[in-house]
Amino acid sequence: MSGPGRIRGVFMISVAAELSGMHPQTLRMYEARGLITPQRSAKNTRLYSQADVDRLLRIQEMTADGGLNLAGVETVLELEAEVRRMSAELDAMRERAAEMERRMAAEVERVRRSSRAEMVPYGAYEARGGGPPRPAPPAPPKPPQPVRIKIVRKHHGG
Amino acid sequence: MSGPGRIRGVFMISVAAELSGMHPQTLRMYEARGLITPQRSAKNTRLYSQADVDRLLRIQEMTADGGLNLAGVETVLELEAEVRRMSAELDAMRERAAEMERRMAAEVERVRRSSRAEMVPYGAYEARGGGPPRPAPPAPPKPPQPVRIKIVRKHHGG
DNA sequence: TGAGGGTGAGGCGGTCGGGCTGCATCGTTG
DNA sequence: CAACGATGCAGCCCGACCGCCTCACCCTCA
Repeated sequence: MSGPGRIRGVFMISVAAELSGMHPQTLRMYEARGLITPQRSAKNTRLYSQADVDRLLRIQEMTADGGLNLAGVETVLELEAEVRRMSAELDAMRERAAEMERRMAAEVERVRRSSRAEMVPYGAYEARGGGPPRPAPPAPPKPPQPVRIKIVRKHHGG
Repeated sequence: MSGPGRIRGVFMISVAAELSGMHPQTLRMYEARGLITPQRSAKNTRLYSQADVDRLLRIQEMTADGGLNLAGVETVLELEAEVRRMSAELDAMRERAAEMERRMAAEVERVRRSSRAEMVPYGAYEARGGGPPRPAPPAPPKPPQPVRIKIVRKHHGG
């Protein structure tokens, strides 16, 4: 699933709870602890996006499988974000090194061919990446349309 | 504190507990969970190194201040190690990029000066880092001499 | 050399708080 | 009015920690 709807709140709390396999009250608690921040409708109803549900599933995985508590989940989420950031930077760095090697060969070749022994300015190599390209900002706000469906609650917990 | 003694077990459990501000039973529990692995003497007595104590203090910080449980501590320690590794690799990468830039200038200059237009082999640039340099292996094993001192237990917890 | 104190190892149970769920109450909507 | 969401409160379960017990080993001393 991709598209602008991924970060727009569309699920009411019962739907988000069903999708993430959690109790609605648990979702409210997570919000109170700052672990998740669903949008709110004009009538103060929580609206969970697909990204919110994904985050909830990630939290569910950490708490259920990993046995982490909420403080641990918070810390781990931050650290994982840092790891992703550094990994992306490393990839960019590697790519930049390879590019530099190519340019180096090309430059040497050019200088070799040139009878006029003129140096080229190396400031041209300052690609200055600094990070992966940011995605475009989301679409302008349209009034969200919450999903209201019939939910049959199954026995939770185990 | 540095030196070969940092990774050699010298503290008995009561001393390590006092230094880390924990209950001896807690230290045994940590070992049972794989959070810490002190050495053992020939008589099966736990011997904690200074590095062990530092790790215990780090755990103490995470559990007491951060409120993490042991599963969270385990995950966070692994992630932090990964972050440190990646950070070191990034530094090496940056250093390598700078070095490459210097060599590039030098090579171009050399080619420019050279009347014979002969290419230099670029395989010479394959530094092939792959990671930070490993530290030297520890000193050969000398029989550990446990520290036995009189301990006055204060009221823990709080 | 045998007795006693001190300490560590390992196991068991109690205590306290975090995390989760159930329930009650009220507002909103179709 | 039936269904659902928001909020607050109370109870339950388990993880984390600590105290205590027993046994084994080391050191000291008569």
